[in-house]
Amino acid sequence: MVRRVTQADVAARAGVSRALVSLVLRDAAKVSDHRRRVVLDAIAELGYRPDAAARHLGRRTRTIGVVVQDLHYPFFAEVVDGIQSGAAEHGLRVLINTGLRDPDVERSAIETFLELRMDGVALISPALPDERLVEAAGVVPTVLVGRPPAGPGVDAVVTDERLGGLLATRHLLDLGHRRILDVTADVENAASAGREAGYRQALEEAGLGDAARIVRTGDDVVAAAGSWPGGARATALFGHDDFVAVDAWSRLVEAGDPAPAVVGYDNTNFAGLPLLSLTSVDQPRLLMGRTAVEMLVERVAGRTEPRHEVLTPTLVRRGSSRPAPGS
Amino acid sequence: MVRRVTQADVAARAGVSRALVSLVLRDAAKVSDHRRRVVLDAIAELGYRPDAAARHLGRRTRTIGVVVQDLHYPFFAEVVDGIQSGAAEHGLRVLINTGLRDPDVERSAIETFLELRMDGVALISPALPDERLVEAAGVVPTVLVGRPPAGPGVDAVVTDERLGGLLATRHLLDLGHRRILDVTADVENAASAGREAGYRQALEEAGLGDAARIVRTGDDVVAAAGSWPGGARATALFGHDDFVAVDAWSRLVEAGDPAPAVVGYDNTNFAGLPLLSLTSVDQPRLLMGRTAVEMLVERVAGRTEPRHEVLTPTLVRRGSSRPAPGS
DNA sequence: CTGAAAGCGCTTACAG
DNA sequence: CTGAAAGCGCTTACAG
Repeated sequence: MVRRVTQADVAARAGVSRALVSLVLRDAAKVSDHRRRVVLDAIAELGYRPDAAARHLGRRTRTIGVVVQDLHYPFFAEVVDGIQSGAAEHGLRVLINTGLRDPDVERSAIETFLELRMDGVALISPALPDERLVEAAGVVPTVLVGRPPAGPGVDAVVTDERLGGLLATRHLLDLGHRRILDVTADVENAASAGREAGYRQALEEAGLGDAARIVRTGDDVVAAAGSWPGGARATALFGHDDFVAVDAWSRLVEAGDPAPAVVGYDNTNFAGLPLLSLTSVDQPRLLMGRTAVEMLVERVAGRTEPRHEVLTPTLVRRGSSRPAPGS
Repeated sequence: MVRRVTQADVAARAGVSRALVSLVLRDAAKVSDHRRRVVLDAIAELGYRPDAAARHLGRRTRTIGVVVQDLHYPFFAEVVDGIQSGAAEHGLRVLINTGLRDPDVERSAIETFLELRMDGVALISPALPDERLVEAAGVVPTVLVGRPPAGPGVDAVVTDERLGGLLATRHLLDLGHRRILDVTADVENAASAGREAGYRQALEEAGLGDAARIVRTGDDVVAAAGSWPGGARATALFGHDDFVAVDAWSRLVEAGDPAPAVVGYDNTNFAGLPLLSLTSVDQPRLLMGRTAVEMLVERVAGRTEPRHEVLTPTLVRRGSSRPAPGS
C-alpha cells in the first residue's frame, strides 16, 4: 500500500517547516494566506492525513467509545443515533463496538476502548456485573444507558421502567382486559425487574393482584397464557420489548387463540408497520443518547459528583390496543 | 480521572527495567517465571494497560474499521457478526462506525479510520460514489460488502442479486401468480438493479414480460398494485428487502386487498416471526463478513490483484408463500 | 514565520 | 536480564 506520508513529507513538498504544517492543521489563524495555500496544496497532492495516534499521544483523543450490547435490535441503534448527534455537537468522534450479549466480548470491547484512551465510554445496556463497570469508571468517564448506576463513580441515564410497565398495564386494563400476561426477558435485569414491578403495581391498583402472570419469553408462553383459574386464557399481552411482544402474540395466534391486545416496549421501527401496528412504550432514545454524551463531557470537564438521569417513557397507541372481548 | 499509568510506572513498581515490562507484555517466552510474576503483579496493582496509540505508532494497528450504512436494519448487523468472527480468528480488532445513509457522514467515518491507520477497512453497502471508494483503497486495503467493486484496487464480496430476484419471482410464478408487483428501493443502486433484472428475467422466461410492474417503496404502492389491464390488482409482492416487503404488504391489506403472497429479501430476524412468516431471499451474511475479512488479510499480506467474490443467495420459504387465488 | 528540541508512551535492537 | 538509545508521527514552547 502506498508508502506512508508524514508531516515531514508535506513540509518538504511545500518548502516550509514541519511546525508550520502542524500550525496550518489546527491554529490556521496566524498563518499567512499564501503559506496556508502552499501547505494545503501539498497536503492534497500527497494525500496526507494526520496520524490520529501520534496526534493524540498523551493527550485527549476527543473520541468516545460506545459499547452496544447487540446490533440486531433497532432500539440500540437509535440510542447510538442520539450519541452520534450529541457527540457531533461537541466535536467528538464516536467509535462503536459490540458486546454480542456475551460478557467476555463486552469486557474486551471496553478494554479496547481503554487502550485506545477514549475520552469517555458509553455502555448501552451492558451485561457485565457492577464491579467491572465501576472498575472501568475508575479509569475513564463512563456512562450507562438503560441500566442504573453501578456505583458512585458511574453516571447513568435510564427511563422509569416501572412507569413504563405501569402505563402499558393500565392501558390494557382500561381496554377492559383482566387476564394480562407479562412476557418478560430471559435474562433478569434492572430493566425487566422495573417493568414487571409496574405491571404488578397496575394490577394491584385495580384490585387484581392475584391475576398477575409472568412468563419468560423462552418458556412456554402458550401454556402460561392459560394459567388463570379454570384454564381461562389471556386476552392481552405485555411484552418486555417489541420483539418479545410480537413473538408471543404470534405464538398465541398460532395456538388458536383469538388476536390478543398487545403492548410492546421500545417503539421500534417495525412496531409501526401497519400489519403489526403494535402499541408500544416509547423511551426517548435520542434524548437518552444525547444526555449520555452530556454526562461524559461534564466528567471530562471535571465533574466528580455522580449524575443519574431518569427520563419518562410514554405510551404510543396503535392497532394492537384491542378492547377486551365483550367490553 | 486517576493519573495516567505508564510502562515506566510499572517498571518502577516491579523494580525492573522498562524493556522487561515491554517483553512481558508480548514475547513472554524468554522471561523467567519469577520476573514475569513480579511484572504482572505490578500491572494488576496499578491497573496498567498499554496505550494502543503509542504501541502502534508507525506500525500495524491490527485493527480493521467497519463502516455500516445504517445500524437500524438487522441485515447489516449480521454481516458485522461475520466480520467480527473472521477478525477474531485472525487476532484482529474491529471498530465500527456508521454512515447514517448520508454520504458526508460516511465519508468522515472512512476518514476517521484512515487517520486511525486501520490495517483495513470494510464498507457495508456504501453510498459514496466510486471515485471516493477507489481513493480510500489507494490508502488502505478496502473491501466492499454488498456492492460491486468500484475500481481495480477495490475488493468486493456480493451475492448474485439477479439470481435473488430470479428465485423470488420464479417462486411466486410457481405458486400461480401472474400479477407480481416488484417494490424496489427508493435509491437505485447495483443491488436494486440486479434484483429488478432478475424479476424481469423471470417474467420473460414465463412469457409474461409485459406484466412487469416496478414501484419504488416511497411511491404509491397501492395504486401501482392496480396497474394491470382492466385495473386488475397484484396478487403477489416481491420486496427489495424484508422491511419494504412487509410495509407494502401492510399497505395493500389496509387498502382492502386480500393478503398477497410476499417474498422479501435478507431473511432478517423479523421475517421469522410467526405472525409475519415472511418468505425471503437469504444472503449468506456471516460468510460475506468472513470473506471480507479474508480479503483484507490477503491485501495486508501483499496481494495486489483484485478479488471479487459473488456468493449465492437462497430462498427461504415461509407462510407468506400463498398460492394464487384459484390455483 | 523558521529551526532545533523536548516530550507523548511505546517497541526494538544492541552492548554488556 | 539491564540500560541507554533511537524511532514511530505528531504537538508545543521557544529563541531568533
